[in-house]
Amino acid sequence: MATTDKASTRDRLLDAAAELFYREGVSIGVEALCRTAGVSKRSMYQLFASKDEVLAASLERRLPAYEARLASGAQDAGTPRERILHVFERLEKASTEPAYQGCPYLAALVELKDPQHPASVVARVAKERLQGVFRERAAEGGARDPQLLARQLMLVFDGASARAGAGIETLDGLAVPTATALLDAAGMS
Amino acid sequence: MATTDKASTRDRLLDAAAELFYREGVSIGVEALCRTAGVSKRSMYQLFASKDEVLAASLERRLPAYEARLASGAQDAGTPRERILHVFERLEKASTEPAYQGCPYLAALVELKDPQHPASVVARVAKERLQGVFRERAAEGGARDPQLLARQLMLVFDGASARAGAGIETLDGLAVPTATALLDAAGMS
DNA sequence: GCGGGAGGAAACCGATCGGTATATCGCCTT
DNA sequence: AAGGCGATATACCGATCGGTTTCCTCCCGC
Repeated sequence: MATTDKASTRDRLLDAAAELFYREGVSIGVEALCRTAGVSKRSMYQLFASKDEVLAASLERRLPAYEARLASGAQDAGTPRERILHVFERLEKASTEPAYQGCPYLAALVELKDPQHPASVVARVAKERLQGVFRERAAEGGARDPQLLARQLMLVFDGASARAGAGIETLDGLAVPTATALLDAAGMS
Repeated sequence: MATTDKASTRDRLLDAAAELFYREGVSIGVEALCRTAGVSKRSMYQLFASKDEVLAASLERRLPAYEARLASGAQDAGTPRERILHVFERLEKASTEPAYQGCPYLAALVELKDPQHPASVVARVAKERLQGVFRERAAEGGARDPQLLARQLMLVFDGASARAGAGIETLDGLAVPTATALLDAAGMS
């Protein structure tokens, strides 16, 4: 069935796109992208209207895996406080990988300064979802102002991922204590 | 005197470069850069070896003004705590400007993923200097671990500037309370 | 076996990339 | 007034940009 071939071509393209955009930045060319994906430009432009749409789709495709990685194991176990701190533990751990370049969604927003860009829209959704998770846990844990705490945690999360990705910080023993201080200040269990 | 002309050409070029790189990103072309600066490519390549050097020099040139902006007024007045919080007040204020795109040094590090890039070196210096200021104030204020507190404050600073620059956060009433919580947790006066 | 559609390779499009070379102009010095 | 230097404008270089098109091959159902 033709659908199978088409889907696998699409998958190969989006996987290569996600990796290349992350490693080299959004300015990577269509030529290089298709070459490493093993997909012809013709096929790419049959599946997507433009390079921008490929970038947006590759970010969207990675979102479930990205969120699962931050949750990992213990999805529903532990107190709300533990579940929040777990995210920062995962961040600290991810940042030790040699290829770590920071959160790909924040990087996309910074590199594409245009908020209208289709990839920027996807990136904003990713960021809002994480903030929403923080807010829910904060509310469950009895934080004084769950929304404020969630915003504060996002500052730490994005600052940490950006600095680690830029190679100017090693989060070892930094992200978790910082988040802890904010949880305490918010009066969370 | 010829020196004057040369300096003004250089200044015009670096000023335009700083503004364009900040607004459009590091991928702005040499052609467009020289056009808006009113400088010929020939002159540019006599003053600098490459576009990369122009970028690095433009970041370096803006550093004193950038630091002065974060300090503003009250350079030596106030308690160490007040002086730290003052930086976050300035950040909150700067982020309200419509053209705000976040800290240009962090943006450069994120966009140029190469840590060897001459502009990345300058950007790292800028970040280290701010962290050094935080550390000194933290020590003066009797923080338990001045270096740890300085790193935590940098997380908040960079997270806040990146998110505000990306247009996904308005720092209003966020950056200062977050920094305050960390100062309190560090046991600082 | 044969027709047809999908997909790949590659040429091609105009534009722009970073960088260089040429030729001329204007100003300062002597 | 003459010379020289700094600056400009402009054309040019090969490469690459995002995107389109042509051609050809391979594989599928009939």
